Amino acid sequence: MLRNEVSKKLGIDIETIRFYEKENLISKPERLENGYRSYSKENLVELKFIQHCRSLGVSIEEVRTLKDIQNLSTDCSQANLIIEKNLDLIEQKIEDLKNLRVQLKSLSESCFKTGAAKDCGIVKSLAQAAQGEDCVCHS
Amino acid sequence: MLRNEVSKKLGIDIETIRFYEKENLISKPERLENGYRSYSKENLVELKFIQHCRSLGVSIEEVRTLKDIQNLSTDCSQANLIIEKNLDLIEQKIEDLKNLRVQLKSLSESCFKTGAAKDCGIVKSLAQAAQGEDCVCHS
DNA sequence: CTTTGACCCTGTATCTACTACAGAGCTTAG
DNA sequence: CTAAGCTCTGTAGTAGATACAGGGTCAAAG
Ligand SMILES: [Zn+2]
Ligand SMILES: [Zn+2]
Ligand SMILES: [Zn+2]
Ligand SMILES: [Zn+2]
Repeated sequence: MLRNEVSKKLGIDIETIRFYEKENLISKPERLENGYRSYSKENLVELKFIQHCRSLGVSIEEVRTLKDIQNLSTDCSQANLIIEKNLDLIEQKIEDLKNLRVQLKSLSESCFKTGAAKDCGIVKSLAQAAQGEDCVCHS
Repeated sequence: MLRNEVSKKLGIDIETIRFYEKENLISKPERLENGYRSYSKENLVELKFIQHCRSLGVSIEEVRTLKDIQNLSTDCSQANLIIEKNLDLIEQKIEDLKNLRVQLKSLSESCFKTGAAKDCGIVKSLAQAAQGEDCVCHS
């Protein structure tokens, strides 16, 4: 299978596939006589593995570890650790984003859409915060 | 004020301050005879402005725009647009992360901590998904 | 037979927002 | 005088792609 076909089939960008190869995340595909890469079924499985992990927010380095576990390890503790770590990370991110949302909403609501910058709560709050004064977003 | 003092006072890393200067986000600080930067009160306000915006998740480019609005514009519509855009983006991110959380939880719960990789739901699901089969996280 | 268009190749640059040096000079305390 | 602790500049690295430039190859159409 040529890379364009693989790309379309899996929905992974051509350059991304090349990137994964450069990172040694997949075994090097065979080459045809003309030098073109020919992706094997195994290559496709490897690519899907990465794609699936990435869709779960697992980092490239962690994908590497998970691959090794599949191939070498008889023990799943490290895999479990990766999932738990990412779970914690995501909980934290959600919390942070929720706080951010509250702040941005306050700002948003302080703009009365009159159009005049000097009456705008957003513009005002940003200027005030820069002076060390109060702002609607951090109160 | 020398950069170390500024850094400590505002809680912005020294290198980050230099980075903001290189990006022309602050006006160039005066130099002492020995070439050392001397940060003015205005510099501090500029830095706080950036810090405050960044804490709201506003990008460097958007900070630039917001700065221009403060200085030039009589109209707040662009500022409002930036806030709204970020709000939408954050809502989307929260949604995505919540979905991710569900998926990772499913995975996490499928690991029975026996320690054996071949009994581990995580290891299994990752392998199965790579083969195009079902996984606990995407069901 | 040639040309056109769609592929493929490699290598390198770009993106965001920092962060981390290396190698040098200045300043101040002991 | 020396050593610690600042400061300076320039450059490289981070994650995970993404986007070329400049070239080769291949199949079909004219
Ligand atoms: Zn407004
Ligand atoms: Zn605020
Ligand atoms: Zn397990
Ligand atoms: Zn899954």
